[in-house]
Amino acid sequence: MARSVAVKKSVKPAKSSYVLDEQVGFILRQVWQRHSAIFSREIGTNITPTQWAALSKLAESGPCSQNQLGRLTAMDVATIKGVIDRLTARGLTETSQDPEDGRRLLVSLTRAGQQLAEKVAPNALAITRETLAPLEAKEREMLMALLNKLR
Amino acid sequence: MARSVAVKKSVKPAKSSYVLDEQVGFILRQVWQRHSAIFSREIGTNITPTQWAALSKLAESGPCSQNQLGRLTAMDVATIKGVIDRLTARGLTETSQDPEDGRRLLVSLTRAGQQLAEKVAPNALAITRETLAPLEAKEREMLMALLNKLR
DNA sequence: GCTTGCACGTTTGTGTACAAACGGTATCGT
DNA sequence: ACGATACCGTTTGTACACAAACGTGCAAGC
Repeated sequence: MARSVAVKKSVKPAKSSYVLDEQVGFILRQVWQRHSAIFSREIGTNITPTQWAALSKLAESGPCSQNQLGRLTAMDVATIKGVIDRLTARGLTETSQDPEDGRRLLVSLTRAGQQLAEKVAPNALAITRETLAPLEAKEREMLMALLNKLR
Repeated sequence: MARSVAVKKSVKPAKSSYVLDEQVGFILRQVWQRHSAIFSREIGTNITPTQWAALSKLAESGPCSQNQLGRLTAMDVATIKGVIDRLTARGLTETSQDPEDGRRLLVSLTRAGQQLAEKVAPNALAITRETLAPLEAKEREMLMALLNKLR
């Protein structure tokens, strides 16, 4: 007799059946992994994507409070603290008390941090390009538009 | 003589200008964050996306060696070890030596793990749907096709 | 036999990521 | 003035993610 599977030979291949490889979450994780690999290979410095987010955001919008910077770079308060601690330990950022608000810890780039940001920015752009390299121009545009709807 | 900076007063506000918010990597991280949040809210059990990947892959393709499972779920050998350790500690998976190859550690679902996988699969599908909810059907298809080119 | 090489799993160390709880500071309404 | 509320930063604990180094088992070649 027939096994219990595939009793029905419907037109569709199968029912709902959860297939890991077809789930967005799983694919997203892999795409992020690939991007991270490209990043650490091409960035030219011993710096992580997250650290670069903080650094480049500071370069882009100037000094701001630690938590604010966390919001701008999509990091948890605990996460941004660790990141800034490490960047500060490496002399790329520095912190000071906000004179106008005793709660805030102002974060700014040091000279070395500024120089690094300038030096590395072209690599970062190249990393974006390489990540998207498998796509045509039209596809890249499409992807960015779609991803933007999902953040 | 003049300082080297800002000698030119170009029309554009800045030069090549690296804008963090427009980089795929940054957006990918945020999309993944949003998905993770949906996941932990909707999965209905105290389980992570990564653990679910291992669990559902075991349910899908049956027992296999630890490293092999890691490959199937896009995890590092060190990562998959931790994941299996935790799943085993919770009685969802179990391990045994492969009798045919002294190196391999065979991983399989326990009964509890199987039951959990079955119980949770519908939620996992719902999570996929909710993650993609901001998109139209056509857009979802498009996105999946594009992401697939980038893994 | 034996060596070379590769696969398997483990351990250590660093770096996100987030929840939860804590104490301190500003602000606003009353 | 004051108390509720919200925001700021810190700490602790858990869980990925990956590099690097280690020891062991297997298989292919001479």
